[in-house]
Amino acid sequence: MEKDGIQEKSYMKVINYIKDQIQIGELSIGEKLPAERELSEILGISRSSVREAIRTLDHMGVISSQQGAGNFLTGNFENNLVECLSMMFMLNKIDYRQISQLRRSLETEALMLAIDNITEEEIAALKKIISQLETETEINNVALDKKMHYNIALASRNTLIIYILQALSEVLDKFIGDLRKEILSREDSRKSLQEAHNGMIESLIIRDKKLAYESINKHFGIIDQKLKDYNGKMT
Amino acid sequence: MEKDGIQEKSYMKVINYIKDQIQIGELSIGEKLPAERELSEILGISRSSVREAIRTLDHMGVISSQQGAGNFLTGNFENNLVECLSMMFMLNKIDYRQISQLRRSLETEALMLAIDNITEEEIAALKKIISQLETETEINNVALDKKMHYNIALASRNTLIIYILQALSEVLDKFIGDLRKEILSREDSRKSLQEAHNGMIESLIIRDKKLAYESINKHFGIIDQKLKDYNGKMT
DNA sequence: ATTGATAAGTGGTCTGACCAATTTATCTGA
DNA sequence: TCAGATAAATTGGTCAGACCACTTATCAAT
Repeated sequence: MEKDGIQEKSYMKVINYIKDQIQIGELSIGEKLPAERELSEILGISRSSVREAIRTLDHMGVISSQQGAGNFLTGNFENNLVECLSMMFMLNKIDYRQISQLRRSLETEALMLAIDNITEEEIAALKKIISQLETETEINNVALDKKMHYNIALASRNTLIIYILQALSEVLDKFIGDLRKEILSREDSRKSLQEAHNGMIESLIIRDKKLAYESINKHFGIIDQKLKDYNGKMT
Repeated sequence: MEKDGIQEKSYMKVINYIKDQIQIGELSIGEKLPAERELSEILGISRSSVREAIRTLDHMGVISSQQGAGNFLTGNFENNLVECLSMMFMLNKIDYRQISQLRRSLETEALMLAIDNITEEEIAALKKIISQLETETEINNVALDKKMHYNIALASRNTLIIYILQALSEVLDKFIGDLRKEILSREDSRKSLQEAHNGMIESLIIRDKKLAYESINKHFGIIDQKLKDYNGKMT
């Protein structure tokens, strides 16, 4: 399909083979791939080349290698997305501002979709989380905050958005973990964030997209402000 | 940092080494990595293991291998994102609906950001494109349509959003390329799409976010409808 | 100085070996 | 007969060394 006329690299044979097997339904999630030695024979290439492909797919999250057992088709892309974003960040392809903009946009979308899809049980769970956020001491704040946002994302019923939001969250943790903690600790920002959170949950309860929009704007207004201060301190 | 106490796999040594070199500023985009044989010596592992890592980074877009010349730090993540999305799609982790939702959300965000950032020159270029879209026969429609959306994305000044939109576009092409062509060919849908496009450009000219929002809603209303029909035909 | 042949360097691939973890088959004792 | 221990086979993880293909550097001849 995408062979360039020129000969394709050996390891690409493996990747394309796996893709083909998936598309013709010969290989499904959870199933075991042919052994590496077997693959090398099937495709007429060396095991080294097979391994380069397997490693790549493994690192991408398509498969999962288990020594002694085999290579299994899995499809866990979370790590890959995080890795990818991290690399982009490290290579200065993207910065905080861009990550934050994307996050804001997707959180908004997720909240809107959640309004359409969330169940009463999920709302109850969210209520519990924000009530904990109010009473709990600062130790678990970060975890609870993440949980809240994640649960909203889940209610969007859009796996892709969930994936990306999760990855963005992890990357932010990785590079500015302290900031998150600080926002949730300082009395003033904590208070306003709590109001924003309450608004978001309330918007889910009464299914009000206007309130949702306002609340999320308030929420990220706080974050963006802190981020700006933070960047100022750094540079 | 993220070593699990357990011994890390050999190839991870390479990846972590590269990452470290990047972060301490020892390695920058465009520069050549140590030769594979050299890396294997530095890290005390075999060249095979080094290669597994190099291949992985290559496929991820972090580096670019050139036979005879060396491995170079590049940072072109477009292909990786496309590959990743394709795999998610093939493994049924995501579907058209989710891709489309994300795209709509990001196109909206991009348009909003573009209103704040676009230059007169860029607006002129966009005007030219939609005028071509009106006069041109169907041959180049798809290319022009893509160009228009891409140019708007560029004006958002958010590389991350640009990356993702580009990837989404490619994946959609890959799996439903015909649909795009059909929408741009049929007289009725073409007409309404043209109106939507005009609205989007107009919103950029007069910097009107309300009009932007309405236009993009109109735009994706058309797409979503066609997508629904298309899925109906398929299933 | 330019050109062209040669050598050195470097990624691409292959072979074959051994280790380590897991799975499967086999055997043994109750 | 069956459960548990043991041995064998399977399979991924790593290594060493070889050769090919392509690029770059070197150097000699003009």
